[in-house]
Amino acid sequence: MSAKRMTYHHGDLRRRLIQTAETLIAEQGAETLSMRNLSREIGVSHTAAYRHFRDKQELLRALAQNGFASLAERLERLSAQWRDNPLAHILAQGKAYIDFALENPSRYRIMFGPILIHNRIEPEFNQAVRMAFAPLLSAIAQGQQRKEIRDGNILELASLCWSLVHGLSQSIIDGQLLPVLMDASGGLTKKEIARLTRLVLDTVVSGLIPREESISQWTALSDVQNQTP
Amino acid sequence: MSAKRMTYHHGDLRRRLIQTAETLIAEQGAETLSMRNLSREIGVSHTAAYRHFRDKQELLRALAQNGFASLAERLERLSAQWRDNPLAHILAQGKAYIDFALENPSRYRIMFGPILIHNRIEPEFNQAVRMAFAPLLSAIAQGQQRKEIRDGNILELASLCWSLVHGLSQSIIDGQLLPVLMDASGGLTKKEIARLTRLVLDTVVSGLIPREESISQWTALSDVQNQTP
DNA sequence: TAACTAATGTTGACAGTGGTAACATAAGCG
DNA sequence: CGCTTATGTTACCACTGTCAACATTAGTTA
Repeated sequence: MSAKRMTYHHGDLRRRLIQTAETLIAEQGAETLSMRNLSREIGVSHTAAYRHFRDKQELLRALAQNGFASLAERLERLSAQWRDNPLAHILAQGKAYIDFALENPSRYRIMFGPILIHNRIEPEFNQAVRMAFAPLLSAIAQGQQRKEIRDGNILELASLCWSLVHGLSQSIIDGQLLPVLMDASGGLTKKEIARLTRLVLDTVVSGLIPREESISQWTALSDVQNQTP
Repeated sequence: MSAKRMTYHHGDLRRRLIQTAETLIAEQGAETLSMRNLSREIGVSHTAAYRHFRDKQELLRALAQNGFASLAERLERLSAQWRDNPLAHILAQGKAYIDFALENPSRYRIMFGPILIHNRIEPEFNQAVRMAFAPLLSAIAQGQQRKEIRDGNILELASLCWSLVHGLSQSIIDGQLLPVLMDASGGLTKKEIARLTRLVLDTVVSGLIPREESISQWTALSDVQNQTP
């Protein structure tokens, strides 16, 4: 503890709250995080945080926003080295995304978990989300220009990529589906994760490249499925 | 209120708790569900539930298990009519799965949400999960036998399907990604949902059918991605 | 039928939580 | 200096999950 914290006014509390909350969450998960808990850890009264965040929700939103910023930075770092190969760029982003999720599971859960539901979300927050997905969107656009990626709404194609990569991440992180189906009650091995990642990224590609006849014959079928509610 | 509830012993409390919890969750979401809340609704003391569930977690687990059973029943219903067309069968299951999620968002969140983390899960529960995914697994196996589905570990292919379909469901339910990227702050329209569903189901197919040359050339690339940590 | 046991429901307490209101201290600024 | 505003504290409220002790009933057995 440095001596400069003995003053009445903390001076840096907002940043400190976010930072401490992040380490607490990384260590013990998000469930046990409480305002009082957090304030106690910092050594400040249990309502001090309310001078900086309207609610707990707003604190969590700030954490999520931070997470998106950090993810954005990570993904943006890839853009330079894959500038001339959009499909490979997208794969690299997928890999980086999954890595991010596996390295920061609790953080990831806050970003995409149901915590932020029923919460009109600030423009700042939405902006952070958009920044995180900008590299994917531009890679798709670039791929379409080069005819390496099929035509179609970019946002839809992007959310297709995200669904795949998010589904895998969440499944591994929360040990929800796969470990149950397989009998890996202790989570998956690195080898299994690597195999699944490859499979998912393969599928991202086959979902993005221009369609073959052998695929198109099936789309009519999925059409039928869509029209029978 | 029927008069038969005036006795000291309720006689049917466990079922009643689960059932009431489900309607409460469907109406107000899972966040506001509390043991006391629930007991009050039924008209019973706030600790009565603890004679039937060790803790709240166990109640939630029972709800999730119920959800899986209900999902299983829904998916199983499809098996008869698609017995001779495994790929179409899988598409039908995907559609039914998404419908299930969209019709019961809160329930779906409990089934796959982070609530059940850090919780050694009962064999009964795992069994329910397996039952829900049995139709998918057997359809994949059947498709492989007929050479309509590519070779590969069935569980891996199944989780590929699940990732896609789950990612879409969650995205729509929680309004997390898509509505932010698009500017649909009020959620997606039915038309948009239908388009996305079709896209996702298309991709399920292209992820399952035997590979074309044009796809295989990319798999080496995703290999490279996997091996650079 | 009477008595004993197990199952089920109730009461009352405890610590912990998010949040508000009233107050205290300090920083910034004229 | 004195005023305003930002920031932090204290005391309180209603609420939550859970436990221990007690009450009531159902089921079983002598």
